[in-house]
Amino acid sequence: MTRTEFSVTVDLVLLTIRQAALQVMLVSRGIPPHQGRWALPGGFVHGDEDLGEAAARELREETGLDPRDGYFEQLATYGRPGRDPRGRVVTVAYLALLPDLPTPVAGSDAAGAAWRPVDEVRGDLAFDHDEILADGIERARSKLEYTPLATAFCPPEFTVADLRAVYETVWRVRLDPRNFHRKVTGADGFVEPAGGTVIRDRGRPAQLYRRGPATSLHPPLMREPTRPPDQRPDGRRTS
Amino acid sequence: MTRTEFSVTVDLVLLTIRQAALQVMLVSRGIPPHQGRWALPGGFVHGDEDLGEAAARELREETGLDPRDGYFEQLATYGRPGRDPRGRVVTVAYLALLPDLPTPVAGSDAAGAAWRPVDEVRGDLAFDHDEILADGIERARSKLEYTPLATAFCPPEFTVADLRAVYETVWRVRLDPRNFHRKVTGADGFVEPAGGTVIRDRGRPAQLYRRGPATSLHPPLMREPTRPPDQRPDGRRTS
DNA sequence: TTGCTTTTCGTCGTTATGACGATAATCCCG
DNA sequence: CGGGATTATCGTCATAACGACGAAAAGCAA
Repeated sequence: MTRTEFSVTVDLVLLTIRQAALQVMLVSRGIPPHQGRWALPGGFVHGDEDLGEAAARELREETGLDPRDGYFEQLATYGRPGRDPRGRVVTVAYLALLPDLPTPVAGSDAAGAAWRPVDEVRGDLAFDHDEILADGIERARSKLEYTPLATAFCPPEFTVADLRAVYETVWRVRLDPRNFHRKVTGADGFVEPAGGTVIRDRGRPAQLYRRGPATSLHPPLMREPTRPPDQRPDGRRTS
Repeated sequence: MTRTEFSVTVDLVLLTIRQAALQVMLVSRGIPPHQGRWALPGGFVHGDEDLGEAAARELREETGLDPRDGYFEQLATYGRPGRDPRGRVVTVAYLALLPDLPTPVAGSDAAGAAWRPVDEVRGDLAFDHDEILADGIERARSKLEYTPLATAFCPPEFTVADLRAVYETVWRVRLDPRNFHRKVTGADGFVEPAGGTVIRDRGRPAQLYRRGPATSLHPPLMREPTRPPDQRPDGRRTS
């Protein structure tokens, strides 16, 4: 029973919302393998590091961001033989949900790091990063249902409409502003008033909120309605 | 930048329900480190294996079970330096939910493998397996809320009461049999009638069901009530 | 001022839920 | 064979949550 030796890397699925689109941080690979292609930021785990530490270090090195700026959790681990031509490499992927920070890219490691809309990069990534990205997006989607983590995409103070935009962007749905407002302000500990107002574009000024102390949402916000009411005799709308 | 070399193992959190208790499969370690202590079954990933394949192989080798007997998913990965005195070892933990199979333990690898109630082993496991077990139990608990995976703890045909016992055991709560019956039989695709009846101990015979085609539960079964109704001025019941 | 936009508060009918009553179908014990 | 115990299943009721939508509030532009 020979103990195969592995290299272990961490890869980062950094998600944010910019320009009304879900975007992911990618780096253009400057060296083989997959030179010139886009890939998730990441790197090898050092000899004295825990996995989460390595991921946080890579986050700082490649983007200048801090895990505490948003939300950070382990996503999954990928180790298919042949996933990396350099040898047997297992990668532990981490997922981060980040606000749209002013100076997002100031990396040192990566040649070019950039936020890219997830829709424009699907299928083009190096290694098995397409699969990792897809898993990260799905994780983010379901996290929004049962946790208040949508606030991780927002700056410290935000409006209900900002939060709604997060859900609409990540879930690719359109939500009723009135019902959404009721649910968010009614869910215990989801948000709490910050005590100011702001006008985003037009219309009535909106209250500012901060993220509340809740760590889970009861009741959750559901992606699909609790029950497609089983009726749809015609497709008419009430004009 | 020296690429540290790692060993990679898989560890299995195998959960089942036996004798009305949540139990986990453990092996008594026959060799150092941690000789004589209980540990999660697991082993090194071979050179040509994907991680999931290695976990499935260990499952077969150590317990004779098959992943398809129940439910099987990757749990999380643990790689703290020093977690294994043999060197830098990263372990990918897998979680399996299994029915109470007739011949559960027939391992070849492990000296002694046995189902142990999770309450009796908390805090006594080798390596960081206490933490892994705790994460696995918590994952199982939340999976029961949003997925029909409680059926993975049941044999192919089961009664509503069997399913309720799964929830009561895993969540450590007591559920109202009437409301539970309504929710389970009402949730779309959760269970479907198998067309027989059986008497478990006493009382009226129960209908047999099979697991349905649903992969998620809408609406979910919630551990904590949607809202502790905020009122409790007195404790009287209307009698 | 008149419009337009967005936020925020309410209303209404339907569905889901927890508490619990009632009935059905079996076994046990005399 | 009949009553009691036990469990499964169906129903009822009040309340909470939800989707659809009306309407008022509060700003800007013209």
